[in-house]
Amino acid sequence: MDKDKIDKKDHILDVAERVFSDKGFDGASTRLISGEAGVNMAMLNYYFGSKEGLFLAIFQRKIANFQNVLQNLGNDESISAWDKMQKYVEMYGEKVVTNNCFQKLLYREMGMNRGNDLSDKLRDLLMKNVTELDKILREGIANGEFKKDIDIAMVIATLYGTKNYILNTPLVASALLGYDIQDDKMIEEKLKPQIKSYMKNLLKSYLLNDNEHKN
Amino acid sequence: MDKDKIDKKDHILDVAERVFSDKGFDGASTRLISGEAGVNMAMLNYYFGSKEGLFLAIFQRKIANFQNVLQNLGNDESISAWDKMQKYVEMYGEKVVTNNCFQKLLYREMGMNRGNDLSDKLRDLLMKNVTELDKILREGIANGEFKKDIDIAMVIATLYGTKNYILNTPLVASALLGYDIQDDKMIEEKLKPQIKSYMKNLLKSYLLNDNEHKN
DNA sequence: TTACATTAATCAATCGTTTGATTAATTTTG
DNA sequence: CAAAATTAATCAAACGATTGATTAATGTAA
Repeated sequence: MDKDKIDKKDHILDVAERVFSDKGFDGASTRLISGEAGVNMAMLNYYFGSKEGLFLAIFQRKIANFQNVLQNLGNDESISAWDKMQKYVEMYGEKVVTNNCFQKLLYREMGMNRGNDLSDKLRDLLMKNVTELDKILREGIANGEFKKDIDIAMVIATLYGTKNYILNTPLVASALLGYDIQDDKMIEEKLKPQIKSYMKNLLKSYLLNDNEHKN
Repeated sequence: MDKDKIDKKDHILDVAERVFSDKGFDGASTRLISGEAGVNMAMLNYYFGSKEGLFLAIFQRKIANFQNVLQNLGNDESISAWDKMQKYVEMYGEKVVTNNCFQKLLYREMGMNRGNDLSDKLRDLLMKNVTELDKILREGIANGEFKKDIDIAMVIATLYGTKNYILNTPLVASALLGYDIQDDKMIEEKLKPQIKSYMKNLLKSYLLNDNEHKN
């Protein structure tokens, strides 16, 4: 059936996403991926053409989901820039666990110096989110909600960087936070609330003008 | 001469550090490393035993330098906790460029799920720095310099995370900041001052009590 | 049958490592 | 000091293993 084919491709992508995020692109062999997915090795090339094709397919599958979520938030004119930032932090905190493997994979491969144009494609994907955040921050400055001298680029780096640090160094982060952030229960009960709460407080104290300190 | 032997091993480590940080552990072949270092392939095993031995040697070489720098700062009782944080940010900003490759390498491999105990060794190395920062922050809270409700662990994650984000995603960070952060001149003239200035302001607004807002 | 799906077997290339031989440097001995 | 002996450094070549990819054969469903 057509349904089965799609489901099987999706299953392969799910497994590949996890294995790639564990081992990295070079460390994950096609044999291991096909083995864990329970399919013949040749099926990877049959469906995705090559190992790199499989790798790219993982990202292309995510693009559709990323596209409009942030844009809808950014274009909403009914709420303040600060409310948008708070809403963003909420979504952002939820995604910490949802797209765990993918985030890890994305940012690890971004730092690689491969000859490919893969890095450029990943950069374009990431810049979509960055641009929306940039727009919200500029809006907040323009209408006087935020301080005039905030460093927009660095704030965005802090937002993504803090999350990535925790996700990409689970051993250090667990020791630092005092609980196992690889445990789903701990993520749900402790990590997500802590990240959201901290990031809101951090942004509040850095972004907002002093006369709006209560919220 | 003895001098030459040491220099050659150091030279191999320098090259390996760069190549590993570009390609990752799996992506960097011993042939490429030995080729770029201008030595015979067998010399890597002759000096370091194995590829993993070479990899570990890169980190072990750095440990000695890391060890006492932060500890001296932390144990200094003549300056305030906030001054220590400022000094730390200064050092931290300088290292952005100095240990560029190393930082990149360290944090990329930390996220890998290899069977080895390599991850544990790297975690222990990283935790040394983390612990010193933790001590300074606790001191600041205890003596009333910092707010009582700050999230120490998350502040540390922000400090390291922001820097790592910029280092590990140079393409995105360059587009975000508006200049090429892979250009040494730009790093010196723009990136380093910007990171230091931003991080001090960010920490000041989050850590310090309101009555100490001027500094 | 025809077109697609799946498999096992196989390919050339590359991997990290090891080998045996050779050269350079150092130490020992006379 | 000089010759001999020993150690260290370096090299080209090859090893077995694994890689991503391909092939040819078989299975399956319309």
